[in-house]
Amino acid sequence: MSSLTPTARVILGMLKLGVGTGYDVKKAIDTSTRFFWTASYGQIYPELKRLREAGLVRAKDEPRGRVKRTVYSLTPKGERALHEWLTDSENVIFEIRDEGLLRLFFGDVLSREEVLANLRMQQQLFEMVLARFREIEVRARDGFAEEGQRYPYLVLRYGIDFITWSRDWFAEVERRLEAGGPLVELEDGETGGGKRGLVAG
Amino acid sequence: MSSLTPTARVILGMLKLGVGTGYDVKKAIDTSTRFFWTASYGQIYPELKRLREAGLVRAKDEPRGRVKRTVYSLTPKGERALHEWLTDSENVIFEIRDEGLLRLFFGDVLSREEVLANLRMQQQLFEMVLARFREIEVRARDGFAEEGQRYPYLVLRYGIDFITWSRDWFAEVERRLEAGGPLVELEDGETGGGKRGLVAG
DNA sequence: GAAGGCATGTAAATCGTTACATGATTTA
DNA sequence: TAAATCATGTAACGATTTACATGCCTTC
Repeated sequence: MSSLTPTARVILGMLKLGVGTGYDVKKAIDTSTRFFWTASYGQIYPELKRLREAGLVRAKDEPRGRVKRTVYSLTPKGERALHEWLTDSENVIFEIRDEGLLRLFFGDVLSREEVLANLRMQQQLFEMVLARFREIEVRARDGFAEEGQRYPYLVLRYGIDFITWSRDWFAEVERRLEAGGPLVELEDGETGGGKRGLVAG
Repeated sequence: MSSLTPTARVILGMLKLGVGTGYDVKKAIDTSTRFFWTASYGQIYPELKRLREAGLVRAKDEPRGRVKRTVYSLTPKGERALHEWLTDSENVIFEIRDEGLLRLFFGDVLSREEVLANLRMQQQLFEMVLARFREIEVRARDGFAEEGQRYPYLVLRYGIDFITWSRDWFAEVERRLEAGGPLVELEDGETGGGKRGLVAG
């Protein structure tokens, strides 16, 4: 079982990938894991301090000119902790958080037009995120051939594929709602008629 | 701009869908929004209290036998707040949290075999979640025909479709990694060769 | 009569964001 | 010379989990 805090996980990983300062950890997160894992300075710097006190990272002063600058790297203990977390098969959980889905969930509370507006807004949001990802993707492709940086690119591709899929799913629902037909088709014979809903009945 | 706390959003929505007690709000969350939006008793009860003090919900004592029981419902002010949040087009953001992706992101730190093990584990996890969803789906289908409960079912279908898609995506990566070929195919001519990776270069 | 579900809550700890403060260096 | 970027940090607040405490009611 990994005892690393969520923030420690990204930090150790980023340090292992060659990122040095707290500032750079934040930048790396913002340009790569941001869409599925974030962290703020308010977490990063205190966590670096804790990791150091716990002996998982070491700090070295490497000022740039007169700007003080602390470069961190993994200790053997830190390497072990990172590896342990990454190969831990016990504590794999599935949990995401998505406010757009929560809005859709409560669609029955809204008018048809309001739901349609939300569906369109959601798709626009996806398009914006896609545009950003594609920009990053072009720049990231260079680093792809370089050994030791294949997976960040792979995950970026996951992001692009996932958002494309999700956008299309929302588009399909929009189409159905516009057409006035059923929102989803039921595969088996059962067309309902019972009394209990998903939530309250 | 909606000033509701994240927990207030689910609570108001659930109350609107006919859920009455704090206990039932929790149960409704656990059996429906759980995979993209959770809340614990430690949030729900204090939040219900705050919402009441703010005049968004009203409470009524409806004991069941000798078991004290408080049933909540929306006030007009609460209705307005819920509607405002659901139709707010300003504050739509895209942010999810997924530890599986973070593990994949750091795949370069692991051996091929270790990554393969993670990919397989992830797919097994997806299968387990899918199995649970399909169970719920069968029960939920009944409520589908019932007017006023269409969207919870729709979102459940999103969950099933998304996890199916995701499982297949992971399976494809596993296949490629086993085959020893490239993890992703590059669409344009660019095959890389530059110096900068996504993270540190 | 034990187990499990119904029902409500609190305390402590942890996790995370936002806003602020500071100051050097680099680039337009 | 103004703006952006590099760099480090803290304080206040807000969000969330976990563990505990209590007691009735229903089912096996």
